[in-house]
Amino acid sequence: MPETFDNLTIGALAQAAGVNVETIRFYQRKALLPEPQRAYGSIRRYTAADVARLRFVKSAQRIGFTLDEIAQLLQLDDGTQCSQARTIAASKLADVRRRMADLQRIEAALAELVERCATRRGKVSCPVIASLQQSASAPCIDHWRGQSPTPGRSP
Amino acid sequence: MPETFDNLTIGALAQAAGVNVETIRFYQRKALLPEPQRAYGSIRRYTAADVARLRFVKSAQRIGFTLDEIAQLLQLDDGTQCSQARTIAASKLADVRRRMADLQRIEAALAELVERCATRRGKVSCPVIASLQQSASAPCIDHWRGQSPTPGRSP
DNA sequence: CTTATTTCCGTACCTCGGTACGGAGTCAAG
DNA sequence: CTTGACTCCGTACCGAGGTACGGAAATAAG
Repeated sequence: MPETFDNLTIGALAQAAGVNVETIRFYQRKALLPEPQRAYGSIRRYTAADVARLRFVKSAQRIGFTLDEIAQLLQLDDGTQCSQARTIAASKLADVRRRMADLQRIEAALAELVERCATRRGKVSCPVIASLQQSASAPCIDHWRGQSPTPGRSP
Repeated sequence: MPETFDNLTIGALAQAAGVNVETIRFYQRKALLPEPQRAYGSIRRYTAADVARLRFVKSAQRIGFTLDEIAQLLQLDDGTQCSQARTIAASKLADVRRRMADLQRIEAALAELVERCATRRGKVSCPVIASLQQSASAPCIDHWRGQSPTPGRSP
């Protein structure tokens, strides 16, 4: 059987998507990838859609989604009942937006550092941590300035 | 000794940052958090800066950085030689921007789905996968039909 | 002081996301 | 029809990122 773009062996799929063959089998067990139909006793064949799906999984991983979360996203792509889809999508969207905000703040901090580094020499420091302080979905601590950072203590 | 905002026990720190005590000890071993100085035989005391640092680690994790990468980012915060800082920062910045692009595409797809779901009933599908097609930073597939001994690798 | 919490530390263990292995089956070329 | 590459499948193992445990020491509270 000839191997075309829509008739890939598992090895070709792996190469096209830049993953390991074993990873594909692993994803199938996890139902992230459908097990393709195959004429009996024969080997699996894949299509360009599978390549896209695999790449999607990898992109989603890069931005911090777990495989379980990615499975949920893929369900949306596969078509789901509206009511359910809306719930999942809305929650993922909130998620995505939180991540974006974090990313943007880190981006700004890094961009500024690169800028400063281009013109200075010696030591520089980058307030990456401070950049995330606004996000602080946590109790805002403001005016403690109480004591020095060196607590003395004797045994 | 009184426990103020700048004189936290490990338990208080853990609670303030929303992590497990063991996680703090684990991060110290990994040098993501400094081991605080302590008068001998005594227990560790932490400050608000440590809370911030811990929260930063958690935010960075959510957007897909590994602990090793986060350690690099923290180095920038701690002050580094300009030349070195610039290299790290520039590479992280490129990184961050790639992630942003992925996130934005997913965001758009999800937002559209939520929208559609608000007005329709029955089945819907969301082109989350398609949303990432532009990103295709992947190798062009052209020449397979021949062979290729080793599949791709990228941990 | 006594007692009850915490902390400290090392070590063992857990989940997630894969990788590696090995023996049997499939397939295309010669 | 053989040969060699590729596929299939189960199972074992791996590194990252923690968590849990348990005994000894430090602290806080009464």
